[in-house]
Amino acid sequence: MSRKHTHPCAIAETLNILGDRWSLLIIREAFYGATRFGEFLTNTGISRNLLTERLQQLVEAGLLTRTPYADRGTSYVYDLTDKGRSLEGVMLAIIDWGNRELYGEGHEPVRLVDRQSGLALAGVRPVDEDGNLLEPSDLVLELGPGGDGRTRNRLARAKQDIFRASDLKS
Amino acid sequence: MSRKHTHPCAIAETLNILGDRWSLLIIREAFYGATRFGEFLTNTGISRNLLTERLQQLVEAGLLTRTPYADRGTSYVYDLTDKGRSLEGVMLAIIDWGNRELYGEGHEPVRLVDRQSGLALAGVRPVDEDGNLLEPSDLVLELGPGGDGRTRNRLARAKQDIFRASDLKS
DNA sequence: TCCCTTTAGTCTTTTTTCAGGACCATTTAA
DNA sequence: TTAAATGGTCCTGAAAAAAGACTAAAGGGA
Repeated sequence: MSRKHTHPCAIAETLNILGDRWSLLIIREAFYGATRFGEFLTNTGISRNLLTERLQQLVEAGLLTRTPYADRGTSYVYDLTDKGRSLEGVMLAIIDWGNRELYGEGHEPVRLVDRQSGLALAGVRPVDEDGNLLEPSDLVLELGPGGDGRTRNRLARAKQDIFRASDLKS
Repeated sequence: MSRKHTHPCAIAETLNILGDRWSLLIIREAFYGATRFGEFLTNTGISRNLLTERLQQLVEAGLLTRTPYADRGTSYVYDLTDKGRSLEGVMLAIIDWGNRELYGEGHEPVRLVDRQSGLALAGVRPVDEDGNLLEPSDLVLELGPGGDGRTRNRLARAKQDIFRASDLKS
């Protein structure tokens, strides 16, 4: 196995970009407003050489841009691109899962709250194109145009109710 | 830096469990129905020693259980726990993002479709405790009970509209 | 003009992890 | 009684990460 996943799978491809201990922390900092090399460095705790490399990879992947900070010495600004900002759903899902399952109610380091209602985020849910909420247990996996024979076999073996949450115990 | 993130952050803690190239692929396989060592081995392409180690870590983290496969030789079954299944939101968000941003319409290896309506998944959205859809741009980050001084500082520096998608370019 | 500081890196060394394959132990099937 | 299946362990070389020293470019102040 080389260092990149090669089979056609959205998760595997995502891991090729974000599948290490640091990349998603850098993206987190970008969402939190960091833009400078030094900010990412001190806020994540990554080492300088790795930060240089990861930032390059994230720029190359199209999640960040790197632009000279006008007039100000040897100085650059890293900004999220639209593609980078489109990770918001992933970020929300992970923050919510970590809060709920790793910290637990009353121990969350950071809470997500709706500005309008003041209510806490209760989770992240799938919606269809008309904006209707879907039940995860109603979702099925279908072979897409980018799938191959192995994808087909994998889906054939998969139980059809993939996302049934914790309904087994009841 | 040691090998674990230590500051209080749901993303960092999640990365301590899933922040490598393989763990989430193992979880994917578990969602797809894999339960045996050999299945994870051939379906992901991981090497045997790493699979052994990762499965142990995932069991230890409470995402999988390992039970002897009754009567059948030196054979074990790995099953998702409720905690593991609760990653479904994260899985959906990543599959959706990868399909959309890395493959693009018409090239998805696997599609998520609602069994009832036949409509494709359009995304993953935050909801509040009453089941109401929230606008990501309305979400704000608040210091939670598990946060510390550094968390407070980070939030203070953060722009308040964290999840504003791609509204900057207009 | 000559430092001094800031910023964003690069380079080098040591440590850790990964990849790949050989080997092993237990049980069942032929 | 031997062979296959399963689920590992162990070893080695390669790659990547961690940590810190060093560097280059630019601006500001004396």
